[in-house]
Amino acid sequence: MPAAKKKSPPVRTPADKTSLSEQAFNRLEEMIVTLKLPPGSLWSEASLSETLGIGRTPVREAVQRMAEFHMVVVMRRHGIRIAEVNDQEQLLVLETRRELERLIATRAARRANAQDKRTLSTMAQALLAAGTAGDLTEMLRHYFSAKKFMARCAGNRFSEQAIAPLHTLSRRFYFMHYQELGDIEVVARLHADLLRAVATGDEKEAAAASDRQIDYAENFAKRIITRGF
Amino acid sequence: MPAAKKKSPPVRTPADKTSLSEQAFNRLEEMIVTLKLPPGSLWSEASLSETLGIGRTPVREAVQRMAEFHMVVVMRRHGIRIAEVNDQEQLLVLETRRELERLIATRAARRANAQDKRTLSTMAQALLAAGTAGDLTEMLRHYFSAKKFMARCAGNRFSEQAIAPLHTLSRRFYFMHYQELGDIEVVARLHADLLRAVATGDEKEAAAASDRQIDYAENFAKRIITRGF
DNA sequence: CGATGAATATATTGCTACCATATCAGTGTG
DNA sequence: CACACTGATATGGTAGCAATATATTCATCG
Repeated sequence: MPAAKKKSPPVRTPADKTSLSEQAFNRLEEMIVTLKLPPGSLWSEASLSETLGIGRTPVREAVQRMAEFHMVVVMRRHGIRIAEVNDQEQLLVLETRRELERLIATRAARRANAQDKRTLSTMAQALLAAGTAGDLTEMLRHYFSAKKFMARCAGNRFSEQAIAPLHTLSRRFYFMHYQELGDIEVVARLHADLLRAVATGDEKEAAAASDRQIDYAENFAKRIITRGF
Repeated sequence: MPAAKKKSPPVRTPADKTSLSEQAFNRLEEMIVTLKLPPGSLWSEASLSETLGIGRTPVREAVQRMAEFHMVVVMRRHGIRIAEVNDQEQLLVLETRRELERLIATRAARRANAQDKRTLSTMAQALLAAGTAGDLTEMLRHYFSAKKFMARCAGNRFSEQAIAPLHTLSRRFYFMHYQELGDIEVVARLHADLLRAVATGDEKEAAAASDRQIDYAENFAKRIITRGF
């Protein structure tokens, strides 16, 4: 625990906005997505608490939110299992994402303001750059931060909230498998097309681009599933 | 604090499967939907804890889950505000529901087994009965329990999880406004049509029935919004 | 005298430490 | 080999402290 410097009056947390629970959630989410916490591994609240250097209660709250999103499974009085990556289930994730992504794409195309659209264009370029550079990690970062921003542009916090956990699950799936089969450049181009359609306000094209992207993802997941046969 | 009756040995919870957090969540959800906790009212963890007769920690966890679903707003170190019923936002809820409901309807029509289909038919009849009887509360209960069951039949826990909080919000909206404008019998019939389409496994008709239902709900919400003018 | 602003008081959540109970692995025995 | 027992360990839940946001009081000034 860092000793509080007394240079200022007792109030020393001027810009503390995120609670420890939130920090714990974000850090655990990142560790799960990047496989630092391997799928299927077993942990305890205490061990995660020690790993993060955060008290057990905030960690517990974060874990419960993650259980809600199917990222972990809390086994009563036994431990916390990091959710397995079930390839079949990824198809169900995509089935749900398809509808929500299309909704968000059309509404973002309809409701984004000029500033939003400029940001979307910039994001499309950054994504393409990462794609041609072949940088997987960077591409995925841009991919999902663009998805998050687009969901915000759509002006519907309910769909935004509904899709967030699905993005987390997909992000881990991609992180796990793109090294095997993925074509980084194609993914980047498909997503950039979507971003540009949204930026030009073309709802129909945005919907079509969204569907094409999910088509690719579904095909990819199916290839993964039949990989071993 | 209610003193624990010592009539039985220390172990008195043989078949307790639901945690206190879950109980707190369910009871608070019901109180919010039925307006026992008025929209906009301010509460504290302690006061809710006392109201429910459940400790502060389980109540706190339940409240945090509800905040996630936009049912309450936690104001840091100030209190817990029951979410206002914002009529405009109800349109956004329906915008999201439209896509998820259609997905669930088609997939339920595709994946429901024989036993499921019999249950769905039974539910359709019960719903119609409550509709012709004009019993609002009973009709809403059947309405949402059927929705929940249908989401389960769809065999996609991600869409099931995504739509659950939207149903809660809609349920409160209906509970609040149907006394003013709603036509209970029409709603019951529209939903019964959907249930029967699912029960017969007709995906196209299920999708159409789902959309018709959301059309009605949207029209209803718009009437509410322009009510005062 | 009214208005304004600072000091104080109160109430609320964030978090820690601790206890109780349930689950599971391992072990010994019939 | 099956099964009961036991110990270790995990989460579920309680009690209480600390930090802080808001409301209140009161002094001060125009």
